[in-house]
Order: sequence, then structure tokens, then C-alpha cells
Amino acid sequence: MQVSRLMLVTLRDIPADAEITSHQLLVRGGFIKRVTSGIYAYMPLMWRVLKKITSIVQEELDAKGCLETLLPQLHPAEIWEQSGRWNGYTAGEGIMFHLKDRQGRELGLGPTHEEVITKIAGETLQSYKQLPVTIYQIQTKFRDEIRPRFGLMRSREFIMKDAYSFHSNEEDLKSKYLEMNEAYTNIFKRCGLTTVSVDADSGAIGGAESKEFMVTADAGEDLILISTDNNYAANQEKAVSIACKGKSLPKETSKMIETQGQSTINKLCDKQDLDPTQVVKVILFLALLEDNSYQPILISIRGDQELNEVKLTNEIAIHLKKNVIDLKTLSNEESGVNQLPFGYIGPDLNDSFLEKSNNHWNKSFLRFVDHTAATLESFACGANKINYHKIYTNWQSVGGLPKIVDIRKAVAGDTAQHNKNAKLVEKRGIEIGHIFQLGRKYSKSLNALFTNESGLQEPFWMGCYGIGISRLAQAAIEQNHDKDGIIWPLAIAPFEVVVVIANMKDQNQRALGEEIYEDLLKEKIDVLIDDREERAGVKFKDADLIGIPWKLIAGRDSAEGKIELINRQTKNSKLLPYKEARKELISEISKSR
RNA sequence: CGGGGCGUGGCGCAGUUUGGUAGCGCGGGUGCUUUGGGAGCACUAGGUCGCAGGUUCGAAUCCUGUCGCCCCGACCA
Repeated sequence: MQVSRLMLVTLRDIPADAEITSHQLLVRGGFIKRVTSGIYAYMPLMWRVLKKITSIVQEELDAKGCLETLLPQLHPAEIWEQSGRWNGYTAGEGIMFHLKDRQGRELGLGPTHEEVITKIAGETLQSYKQLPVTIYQIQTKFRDEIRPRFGLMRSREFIMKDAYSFHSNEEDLKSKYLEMNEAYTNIFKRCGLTTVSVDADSGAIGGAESKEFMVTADAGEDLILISTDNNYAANQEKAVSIACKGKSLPKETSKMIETQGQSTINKLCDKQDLDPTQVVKVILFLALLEDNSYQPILISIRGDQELNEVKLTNEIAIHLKKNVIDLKTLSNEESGVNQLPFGYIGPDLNDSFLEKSNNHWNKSFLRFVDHTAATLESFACGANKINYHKIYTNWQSVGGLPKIVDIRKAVAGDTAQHNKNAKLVEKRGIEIGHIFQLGRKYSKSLNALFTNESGLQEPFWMGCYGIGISRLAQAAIEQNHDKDGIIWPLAIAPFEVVVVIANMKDQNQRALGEEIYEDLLKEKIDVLIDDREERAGVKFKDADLIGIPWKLIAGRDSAEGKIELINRQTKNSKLLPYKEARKELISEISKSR
């Protein structure tokens, strides 16, 4: 390909709306163009990158016997209602774009495809003899993100590979899960990325076990915790650990103390000479459930600890056996409950506070206590009366222990659960892959059944496996760039080498450059020739910016048949006779393909 | 959704406080010179100042409304 024909427009200035390096470089290099918030056009260079990633993914999945398909993007509301996700995905902060057709039927633009594929599998796969089956597709997904940002990192329209597996038993699902784990490891390695796989929350998709593949980078939106012995890594949303030990409070007779103006843990500890670990902090939430009812929640946690809302949401769902659509902190503005003594609430806050609440509210609190607070034998807490706390109290005297759960946020510095000598350290990560053992959630709700060996019908065991293709491309830049621009890993670079003719008016340079270009084309090398009537410096800058791994310069020494070979990453340069340069380049490229 | 900021040639910005009919850099075109790390000079094209109302003799500038974009937040009582 000739650069003059490439529709290449690079920018010298940093685009005003790009925050992180990878986003800036994608825009400056002319890889993407924003069309509206969170929606981008992939320009020709970008499309080549995406196609390279796509082929690696296809090769690795095909090698594991997966079947490629293409599923519809418009989904009827009915199947999402059947799986119980229509409300959660469209109401509140739901992320599904949805619309009505001319008949008034509701449709959603697919943010993910469990419903569609499960329905199809249920109709197609009748017998255990047809199982297992793994189906995948690579196509555009739509999610109306609350806040799109960072270019392709969190966009509203993006390319994703999603795979779904169907099994006749759980063991088979587990072995496929391990196989996919292996395929993913291969894929990311081949793409030239450093990734770490972490335990993850299954989120809105649901299901049992799941792992995320993270590209480690400071710009990552996720916080991941890794144990110092490297035997444990988890997303903070999921991470478990042992909290630091608190200072125990002496067991004395419980008493009420006046604490005017001490409505925060810090102020209380300051004035009363307490340590935050000696205080039980109480936070109130209001959960909106899938049946549109509201459940007030009261949680107790040790004063120095932070609450993990994801864990809390999961606990609520488990205890009530209903999906949580929205969870927010309860405030005094909520209708009917303006009597709550915020800042002074204790674990035994009476349910009578809810009497005057809105009709859709459950009239009693669902109460949880985190392990960190449950193990305290003597503590301070709010007295449920403005300007008063209790001190030296215990669980018995505040109405007994609520349900004990793990709802604290694990943080760096905590002790690992599996090894008392290992600590957790934190890193930021960009999630580019996620594998789930879904179990039978969708096959049950969508009534997708097969006939087993005994002739009985049962729902499939399912797994699902995603890779953010477009996000992966940007994450690769976040991990591979320097002050001059992108440094594409060879396997996913839009072109492997660019032949730069330093001066187009020099016939020797031109002849040599064109010759080697033709030559490399015959060798099936992805080669670009910069034939623009530009000064050499411009061409070098552009080649560096768009990150082509190898540069061949037909310049001053062309008359002697010598050409310069430069590696984008190391900047090492060699002046070699044309034949030798060609040989070395071909061998280097075949090594890292 | 809450808070903050910004909309001025393709891109990055100034001009808005104090109203007088739009400017700079990059990029584009032509010519000459230059030719190994984003060249120089000259000429040139390109903008209903997001949009709609209003105030005014006169609006990029003031007022009202509206649309769009970006950032922070939407747990720690």
C-alpha cells in the first residue's frame, strides 16, 4: 500500500477531548474518528489492526473446536423478559438501547447475546449426543454507558468476540472453561500483551465462577489486587482478604455518651479518643428490586473499613432471591423517612422508622453485618438518637448479630486469605476478556432443554466468554507507546514495515525503495511505501506516530544499494546492503508473527 | 442524574469582562527555494462564531431558551 493513497491524516496537536495517551495517539494517528459521544469510526489503519486481532482470535478458538456464527443485533424484548433481564437492562441505569418497531413491538440492541443464543441452542440442540457445542461471533455490541470515555475503552458501540458453550453436565462445562482460559492466554500472548487473570464478579450476567483478563496499565478503570506470592489475583469488586487487626476496646459497662457534632467516624474518634476499628459504622441503603419493590438495607461494618457495593448487591440478591436493579444510599429526602438520625445510627435502628415510608417499600430493614464488625466484642456505635452514641456496647445489647457476610472492600496491604505471609498489592487494569461459568440460569429461564442419557429433559449447562476486540487494540497502545507514538506489537500492527523513500526526487532512492517494496510484497509481508512528496522528517515522524514496527529507509546510500533498517521499539538502526536488509527483516518478522 | 467546564474555518486556540461586523498556529492549494527527524518565503482558499429567539442603530460578545461535547461524581452519614 502506498501512503499517498492511504487517506492518512495525522495531527500534531493533542486532541482536546482525549484524556489518556492511547486515546490521543489513536486520534493523532488517524486510526479513529469520533462521530458522537462514545461512537467511533474505525479508519482504514484501525480496521487492519482489528482484523489482525480478529484472525488471531479466530485461529485460537477454531483450534479449540469453537464454531463461528453471526447473531442478530436486534433482539425482541420477549426473550429478555423471559431471562428476567429486560427491566434491569432498560430501566434505571440500564445500558440497553431499546426501541419500538412500526407495530409497536419492543426491541433491544444487543449488549450481549445470552438470550438469543440460548433460544437458538434450545431449538437446535435436542440431545446430549450433540453436546458439547461452543459458538462464537465477532461483531458490534451496543451499550448505552452511563459515562462513555477514553475513546474505545468505554464506548457505546464496540466490537466484541462473544462465545457461548453448551454442555450436558457441569464437569464438561468446567473443562471447557479451562480450555477457554488456555485459548485466552494464547490469544493475548500472541497479540503481544501482558495480561493478568483475576477472580471477578459475574455482575449482571450472573453465574458461578468467572475470571477477567486484565491488561495492566495505569489508565485502567479497574483496581486489581495481587498477592505478593502471586497465587491470588482478583478484581477489587470480588477480592477477599483478611483486614488488619483492630485495637480492641475494653469490655466495660455499656453507656450512652453525648457526642454533639460528632456525626462522622473521624470526628467521633477525635473527640472520644477512639480508634476507627473500635466503632461500628452503619450505612443505610435502598435497593430497587426486579419486581419494582424497594428494600431498605442496614449494614454494619467496622469503622475503618470501606463497603464493597458489588458484594453487598450480591448478598441482597442471594438473601431475597431477587435481582437488584439499583442500589443507592438512603437519604433523608426519601419520602416518609425524614426522621432518620443520620450520623448517629446504630445497628439496632428500629423498623418503626419505616412506617411512614412509601407504599412500595418493605417495612423492615434487611440487616447485614460485615465480619470485621461482627467479631468486635466491645464497640462504640450510634445510639439512634441525634447527638448520642453508645460506647462499650456489644451485639447482644443492640439486638443480636444480623446476618454475617463479607461486604468489605479488600485493599492493598491486607493479608491474603490463602497465605498469612502474603500481602495484597494493587495495580490498575483494563479488562479485555472475561470468562464465565454461567451454569443453568439462562437455559432454565428460557426453557432451553436437551434430552439426557436417561431420556429425560434438562436445561443446558452454559459458559460464556468475551473479548473486547476494539478495547484490546487500544489497551495494546496503552501498554506499548513512547514519546513519539504507538509501538504496535508486530502481530497486530496495521503494517509490519514501512519503506520510506527519503527524497522522492532522487531516482536512486526511488528505484531502490520501490524494488524492495515489490520484493516484500511477494514475500507476503504487510508493507507500506511512503511515496509522498514530503521531506524525510515528516515521513519519519508519521511512521513513528502510527507505530509501524519496522522502517526501511531508502536514503543517501541508495546509490551503493544500501538501505537502513530501523526497529520502532528499540530504535536500533543498521545500514545494510539491500539483500541483507531484506533477509534480516524477513527473519525478524517471521520470528515475532 | 448532580457538579464543573467548553462550543469561533479540517485540528489546536485567542477574541467575550468593556457590543462596532473575526484573528493566530497547525493543516489545505499554487509558486520558488530547501531536502535524513513535523522546512523557509510569497501568494491563496476556507468561518451564517453550535442552534433558536430577544435586547440594540449595531451581537462571537449582553439576556432567555435549547442542542452538543468534555471532566469529576453519583458508597463511607
